[in-house]
Amino acid sequence: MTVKTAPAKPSPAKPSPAKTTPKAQRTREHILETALELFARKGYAETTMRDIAGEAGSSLGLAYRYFARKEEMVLALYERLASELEEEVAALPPMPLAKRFVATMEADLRRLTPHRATMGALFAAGLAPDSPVAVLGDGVAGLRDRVWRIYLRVVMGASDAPRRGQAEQMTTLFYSAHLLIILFWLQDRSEGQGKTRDLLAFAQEMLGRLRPVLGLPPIARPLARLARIVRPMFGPLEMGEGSVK
Amino acid sequence: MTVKTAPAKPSPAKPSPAKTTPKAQRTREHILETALELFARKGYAETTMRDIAGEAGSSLGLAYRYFARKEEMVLALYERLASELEEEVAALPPMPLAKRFVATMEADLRRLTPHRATMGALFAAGLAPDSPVAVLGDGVAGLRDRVWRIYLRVVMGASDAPRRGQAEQMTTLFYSAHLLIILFWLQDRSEGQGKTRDLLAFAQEMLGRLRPVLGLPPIARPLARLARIVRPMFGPLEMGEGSVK
DNA sequence: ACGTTTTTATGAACATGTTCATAATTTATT
DNA sequence: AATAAATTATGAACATGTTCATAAAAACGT
Repeated sequence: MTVKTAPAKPSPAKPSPAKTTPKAQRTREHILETALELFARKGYAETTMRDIAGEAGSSLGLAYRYFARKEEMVLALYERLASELEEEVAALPPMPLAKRFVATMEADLRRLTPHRATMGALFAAGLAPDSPVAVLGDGVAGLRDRVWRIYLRVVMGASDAPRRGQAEQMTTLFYSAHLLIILFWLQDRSEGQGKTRDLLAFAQEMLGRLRPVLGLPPIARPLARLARIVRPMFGPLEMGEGSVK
Repeated sequence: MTVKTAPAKPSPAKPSPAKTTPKAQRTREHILETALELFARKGYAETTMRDIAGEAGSSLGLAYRYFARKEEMVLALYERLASELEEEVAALPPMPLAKRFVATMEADLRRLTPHRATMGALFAAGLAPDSPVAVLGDGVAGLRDRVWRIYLRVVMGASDAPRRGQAEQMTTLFYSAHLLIILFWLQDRSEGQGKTRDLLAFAQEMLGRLRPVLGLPPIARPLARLARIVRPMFGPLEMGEGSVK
């Protein structure tokens, strides 16, 4: 029954929120860099936390100070790649939606390619619903939101962009599609992931052909319904739902 | 340079192929039963291999004699559930394809429900492309084929079944859809997995509405193309491709 | 400059999945 | 029955992700 009157436990000082000193920043970055290099060279599973710490010239515990789990290193990589994608999409000239979406996916996969196996590990971990890095969990809500916005831009910047209302619904569907395609790509063992390429070509052709019809109520309404079903899971945060800290 | 002339290494005798004695069968079954009970009671991650061995009154090593990895126990469970589903589908009265597919999915999920978290662990492991239990890997090719056949039966037994040629393509698509829906369901944190229910309702309605058109070339051709892209990954084994032992 | 607090860093300890050499037991062979 | 071979079983040892108590270093307040 130790009543909480004591002088507040020492609290080991986590580096989580905002307050990151330059030194911490640097150390973290260095460890991350080392880790990614090792992942690329020896593979994710084959790279041990001790390897990383050793190669980075730091201690095992230190690595865990900056990355709560091994997968978070991959998550950091993913975040970095997302930033790059963001820029690339911003520079994308206006074209038909179908082309824009596929171009974005291709850019995304191109970037992901050197890290395919590593990403596989992240997604595998992320698919465990209770994992801290669960693809649809709160732990990555920020990232999810960010990528969602990238696809919003993909949609809005199209030469045949829909009006705002439908754009958000379509974005949610595109975001979902993007997740599925990455999943497909990760599993794709065909030469050079050719199957994924086929899938993208197919998507582009279908999307292009269907585009004129997507705005018509008989089509738009079911799509909206699907988006409503999917949004609470894949989509952006509801306004005022958590993370308003 | 030990030339292989020696009297052949003792070979620790794996219980892999056919030759399973009744005793082995029983022991294996008993360990599996114990494991599943513990998974259900304490959760997959929280159940340790030592827990299982202890509770089953056997040694740790013995458990590994019958299950090369922890996930294989879940795989065994999945296999069992697939058998049950097989029977249920066999007994399914003919109805429109849309209804039949959704009914099958519902039956499948109903069966999976008590093991949702456990299955999550299996799928997470299975999504790592190089895992021995990779969803699309060779390790589960047999099971995959078996489930594919279940869905073939779903399609063929429909009151509005297509002719054989298209049936196989549709089966591949339904099989893929089934995987995606399970994935969705595993991630679905809504009350009672209501979102998944919504998704199934949506699927049924759309499928029903589109059914009359699915056979027409302008629709059937793209579907066939999609099936061709997806089949080598999700679909059944090509004839004469491995596993012909 | 000195004590205090905060931050950064360390490595031993732990938990658990997996492997392996070895033993006990059963089955087959002569 | 006696011996050999195969099968079933054991538990110590290992590898690795993760935690934690503790120490070193840096920053801060006076």
